[in-house]
Amino acid sequence: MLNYSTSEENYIKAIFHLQRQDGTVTTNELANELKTKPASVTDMMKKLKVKKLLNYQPYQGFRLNNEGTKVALGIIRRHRLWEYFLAEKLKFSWDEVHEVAEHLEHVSSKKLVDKLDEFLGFPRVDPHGDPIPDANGKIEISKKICLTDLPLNIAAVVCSVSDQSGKILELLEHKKITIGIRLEVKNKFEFDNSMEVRIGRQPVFTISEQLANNIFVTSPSTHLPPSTSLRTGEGKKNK
Amino acid sequence: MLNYSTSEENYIKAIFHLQRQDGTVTTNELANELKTKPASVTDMMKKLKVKKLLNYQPYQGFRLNNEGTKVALGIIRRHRLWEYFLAEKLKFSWDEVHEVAEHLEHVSSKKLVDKLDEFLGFPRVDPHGDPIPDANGKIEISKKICLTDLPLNIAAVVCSVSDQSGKILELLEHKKITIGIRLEVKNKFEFDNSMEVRIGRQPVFTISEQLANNIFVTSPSTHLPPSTSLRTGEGKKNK
DNA sequence: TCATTTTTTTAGTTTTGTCTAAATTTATTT
DNA sequence: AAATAAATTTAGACAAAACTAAAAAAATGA
Repeated sequence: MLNYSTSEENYIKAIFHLQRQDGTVTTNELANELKTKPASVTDMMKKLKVKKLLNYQPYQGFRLNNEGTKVALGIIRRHRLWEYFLAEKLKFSWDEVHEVAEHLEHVSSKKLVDKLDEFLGFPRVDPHGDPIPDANGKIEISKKICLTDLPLNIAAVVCSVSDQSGKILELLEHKKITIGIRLEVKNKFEFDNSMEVRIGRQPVFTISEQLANNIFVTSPSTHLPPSTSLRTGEGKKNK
Repeated sequence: MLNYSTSEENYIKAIFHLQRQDGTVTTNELANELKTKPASVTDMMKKLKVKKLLNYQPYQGFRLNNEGTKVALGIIRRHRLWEYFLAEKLKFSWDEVHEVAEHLEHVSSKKLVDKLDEFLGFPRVDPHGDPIPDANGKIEISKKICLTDLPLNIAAVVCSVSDQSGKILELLEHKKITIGIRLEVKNKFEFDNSMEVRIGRQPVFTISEQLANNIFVTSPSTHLPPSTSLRTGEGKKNK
């Protein structure tokens, strides 16, 4: 596998995150995500097209092809392994992990990454619950859904928390919601889209629509033993 | 402290290594060390002079000033800590450590480096015996001397092995010379500059001039408990 | 000392990745 | 459907860091 520049890698990663299953990514979306200008995006898209990492026709948006996806998964693997390392071994707090991993992820020695993986005990999810691709780029698609979409009385495991403000942590800690905790939605109220949630056999408590929108869950069967502490970060930048 | 580009850091580090105590570094020396062209060196020297990291008058060679030395020690600290990490934690073999650390050293988060230092237990020397600057840039000057300069019958500790070819390891292993081992020179022969060396109470054995030139020792009192295995690398690139 | 060689610097290009401003294509409205 | 607005691309510039070739300074040596 070839090596790509830091800049190329940042574009590839951003496209991967923006192009959910279906759609393509637009020039403006990507410029916004990378805090650059649309003209710069177009330039880079031409380059990545020549390198056969994505499909792109002018004015039509772009989408990673197989090779591009493989490269993206390699970068994400590195990012998430370093985040795990920073949190678990170096005791970084949640809000510092992402930025440092942004730099470490561009050190692309395969041997380094695979040995780091081994040293960390082959973690399956990073400190905020996102799955870590294995050495072959395989990633556990954990059918992650938003807590708002979880049907009533179905057990689920909190696997991820998106972080827009950093303020969310305080609230999650107060409500004792952590990555890996199992919960069920017992009631939903159409008036304000709030919901009542139960953890284990404790009394139910209320979660606002805004909070539920930022909590993601997966089915208990696919979930793996998570790390202990609650962290957020990778993917969605604080804006 | 400001941040410097990877390229700038590589120049700063190379100057530091080339300008032993006394002298200045020449354009050609540096170009050769960095496998670049003299014209590129001159360009960079102008830039680093503007940034007040070194003294430089055209045609007069250059030398890091206090600020430049501080920056260099920061880079060397990162490099050696990562080398220690790679060797001790990730079980890298000696000949792979340097290259990867060359990349990791440019991730310049102070918090990352200080926490890594703590995680590693504040190691004082890297896997090939070179001292690791502390968080304040203090480095133990271990009065390292070449084995050829060690007086007769003075005990010394092998602290460092410079590696030009990689072939040296085979020979060192055969002679059971490792970082941290204590030895004395018992005889020197002017004819071929070979010497006889004794380790502990074992029989003396012969070391060629070429081998002695690549072995560095320090006084037993200043030496600290080294890592177990023999490593070489940082500083002198394999050419 | 003066000529020659070596070293260093200058001048002008190249590549990568960015930018601004202008042009073009697509989307939206009336 | 034509006019306007928005999104995207092109064209031209710039900064960083490298290069080649030529000029200038320093070192060497007869």
